[in-house]
Amino acid sequence: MLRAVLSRELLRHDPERVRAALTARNGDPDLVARWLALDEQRRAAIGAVEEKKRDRNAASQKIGELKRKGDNADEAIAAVSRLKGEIEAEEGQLAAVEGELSSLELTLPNLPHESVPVGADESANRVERVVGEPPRFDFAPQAHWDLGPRLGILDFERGAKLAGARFTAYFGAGARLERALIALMLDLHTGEHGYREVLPPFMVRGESLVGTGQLPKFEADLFKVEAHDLYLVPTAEVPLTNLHREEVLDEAALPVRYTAYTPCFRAEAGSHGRDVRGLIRQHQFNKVELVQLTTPAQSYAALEELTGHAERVLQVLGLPYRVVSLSTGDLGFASAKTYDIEVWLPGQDAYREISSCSNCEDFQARRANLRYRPHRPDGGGKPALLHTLNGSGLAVGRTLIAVLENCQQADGSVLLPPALRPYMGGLERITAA
RNA sequence: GGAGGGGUGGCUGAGCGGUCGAAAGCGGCGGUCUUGAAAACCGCUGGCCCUUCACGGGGCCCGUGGGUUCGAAUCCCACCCCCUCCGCCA
Repeated sequence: MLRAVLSRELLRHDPERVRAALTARNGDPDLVARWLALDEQRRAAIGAVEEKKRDRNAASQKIGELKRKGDNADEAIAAVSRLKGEIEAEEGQLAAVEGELSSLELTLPNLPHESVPVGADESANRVERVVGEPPRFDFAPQAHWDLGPRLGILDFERGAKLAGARFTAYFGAGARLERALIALMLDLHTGEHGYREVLPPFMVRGESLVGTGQLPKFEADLFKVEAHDLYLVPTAEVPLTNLHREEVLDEAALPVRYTAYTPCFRAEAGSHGRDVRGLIRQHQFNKVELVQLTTPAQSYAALEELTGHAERVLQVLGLPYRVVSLSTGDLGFASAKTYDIEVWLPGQDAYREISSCSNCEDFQARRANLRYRPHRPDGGGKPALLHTLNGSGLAVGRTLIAVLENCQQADGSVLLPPALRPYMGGLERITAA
């Protein structure tokens, strides 16, 4: 099936806007001209084929009538046969054009929202707010890659022994802390923020990844189980957003709010040499995800709300952070607007991304055919595309890093935030085993 | 892994290869009736694409993709999904 990625209406009627958006995103603006040419070819081909089909259908019907009356239909049959050959040839051409068009469309990124700061990269990101104060230490704070092994709760060597670089084994209070964080986040989002908890498959088919935008362009970032033609999920955004693929939801059911814990698997292609130490960049990490499906009118309010839900986790844990609005050049492929939440990490002396909250508008909805039926007094209302939003709430491994580094004490122990203690069986402090 | 059964419109469920995008029922919407509601009766009630200022016209869709045929929901092939039984298994 041919599926547009950006709205074809928009491409046809306001190509300048798309060209400008592509430029702002460091994309190739010439793709718009190519698209317009292919679209023109496609429509011409459709017109030609359908005209012949109309003739063929009329003629075929006549054959039925002749035969029913017992008349000779040989002549009519011969005529239809000729048409058939022509139709097949033209359909072949049409299919070729459509194939080209849709491969091009699948590589076009979403258009940035007008409120997104324009810039080539992360240096143009806009800091929206800074919350909490970085802790002051009267000793030199350790990075988690020193702290964790000293406490006996993180083992990078043995993780590598099992699976190679970028895999880690957690022990004792470290393993439990990861589990505690997952439980705390899920409880918060289900109990206070109105999300429904989902436990989705951790592997998905290619269609789902096309739906959310990882495929076909970013295959290299994914782990694939080749023998079974399945991919490990790079984020719960994929299964959650695809749950209602090919469905038409009732407007009364909106907004749909889902939260899920899943491990995430990323090949981290092209990031060799970056964040090689510690837990920051792993091939496998845990994440609690937030997803919302909303009407177009609600989606930007929902983005603010969803970002607030993710922030709430850091507030409950007492961790300092800031929120930045990503610039056009730093925006993800599917996103129209993204807030990154960056937590303060004393071991790096920097704010680091711990959550990314995006409004994809109808970009994923168009790929995944996610629709709703608008409520109207007369009961009518054509199905319309939903808006999809997703955000980490939060990346669990990085939250564990933030707890270790921000709550470390002079003696090398970690004083746990009070909100976490019930989830740790009452444990107040992690000390060397 | 082996054997069998099945996927039709929002739902249930018919459908000798030709006027079937598809009977019927349910549901939904509108109307008649009613003070109002229910009941009864009447009418309407899928999606995508192309074209048109519009009215309208056309093409495609009966799990998906191919094939046979002048013509396929109906026949053939492959795949996907669901169900039953056997095997295996946390």
